[in-house]
Amino acid sequence: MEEMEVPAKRGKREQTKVNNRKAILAAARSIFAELGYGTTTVRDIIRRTDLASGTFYNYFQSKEEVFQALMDANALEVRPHLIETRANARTFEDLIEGTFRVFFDYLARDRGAFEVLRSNAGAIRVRMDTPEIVAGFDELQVDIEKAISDGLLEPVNASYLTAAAVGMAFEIGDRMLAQEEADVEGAVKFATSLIMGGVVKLSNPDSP
Amino acid sequence: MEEMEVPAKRGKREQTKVNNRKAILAAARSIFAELGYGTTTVRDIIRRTDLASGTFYNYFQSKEEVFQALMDANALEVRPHLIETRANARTFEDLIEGTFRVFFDYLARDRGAFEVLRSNAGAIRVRMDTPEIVAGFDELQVDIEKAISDGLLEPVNASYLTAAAVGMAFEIGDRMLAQEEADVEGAVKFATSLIMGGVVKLSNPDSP
DNA sequence: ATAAAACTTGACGTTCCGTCACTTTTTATT
DNA sequence: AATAAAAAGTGACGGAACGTCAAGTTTTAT
Repeated sequence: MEEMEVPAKRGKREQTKVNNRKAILAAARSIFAELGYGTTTVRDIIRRTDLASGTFYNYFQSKEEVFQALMDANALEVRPHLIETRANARTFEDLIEGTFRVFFDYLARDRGAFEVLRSNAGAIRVRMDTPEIVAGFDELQVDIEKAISDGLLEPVNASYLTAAAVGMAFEIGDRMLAQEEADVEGAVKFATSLIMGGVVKLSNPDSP
Repeated sequence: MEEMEVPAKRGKREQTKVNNRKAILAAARSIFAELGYGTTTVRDIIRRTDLASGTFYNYFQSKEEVFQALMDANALEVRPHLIETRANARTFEDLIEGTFRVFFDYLARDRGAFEVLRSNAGAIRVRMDTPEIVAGFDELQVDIEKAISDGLLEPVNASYLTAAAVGMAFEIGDRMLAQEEADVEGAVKFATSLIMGGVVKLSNPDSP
């Protein structure tokens, strides 16, 4: 019996191209998580595949570009869920809570995906704001602005509020992952309460 | 008349050692800000001094170590002010507001110092949690815990609250620096209100 | 003044980079 | 099925940056 092959809908060429790209990304993800971004080399990545060094450059220009592709892949995976969650939100609290839950949930489920930007013992922590990721931040900001104009939220500085939510998400997410059993619900509740209480105070500075 | 020299308190040797170290750090700071961390090389750094390449390695093992030294220098500069400010705080709000003000003030005053970890259009953002910096975070957490045990603050998860404050500080600070005229006071008020309102909500989940 | 110690220097072997002429594989054509 | 054209893969190669070290220079100690 012949080797069973994937149907190869549109040519063998296209198929291997997709496979090679995936292989490089997978290798990169594992080696970045292992050695950290700074110390891994393009050769380290390619050595984890059965491709030649030259082939790497048919797919990416540099390790920086592979890293960007990995981050974009993360963003592409989460963004639709974030968008959908917020689209269904009927209150500002739904919006914020949903955002944190989707994000923390993804972190906990797919630890490896974000392992790269966790701080490896006194080593360098690296983060890249790719167009996809920036777009995700912008969407949050737009949704916050919309919540304000819809009257779900008192007027506040949406840029700073977005920044605050993003900073909290990454930093609290990091601490959440530091424990072996990630307490997603606890992190969601904490972050949400902080923001929700915060906006009350922001729009009403003389409360308790 | 002889060339005027610095008193050289303790030998010429020690003096040049200090000078060379400073020269390397200054060169590194400027070149990192210019090229970003990823693309600068040890040679780029040493080329900005009048030292030879080999000399670099008498002072640092790698560019990573220079970077760490720069971050440590930042932390060493801010930490005393943070500590003093919080020591004088009589309320939890004083504590938080003082922390943000000292931090944002330092960012605005010494832009260059933190320029490296600002996001340069699609480039990699790098952050290093050096022992000095981690110590700074820990001090904040300890002070928060102390505020709780002193009854200035209802019991909350101090680790997450610290993470939230740190994340907000970096991310809001980044947006603050994005404007050419840094609005320190606005950023302080915003971040402080968010935290203060947040802790009210955290310890009293059924408020507004 | 002289010797020892400390530090600086740049040339050297090594590793990784990015490219390119060549080979292999796939697709299109007859 | 055979053959030509196109596409993609390969690894050797020159170049750049690395980290080291033997030799040279400056400072300190005697």
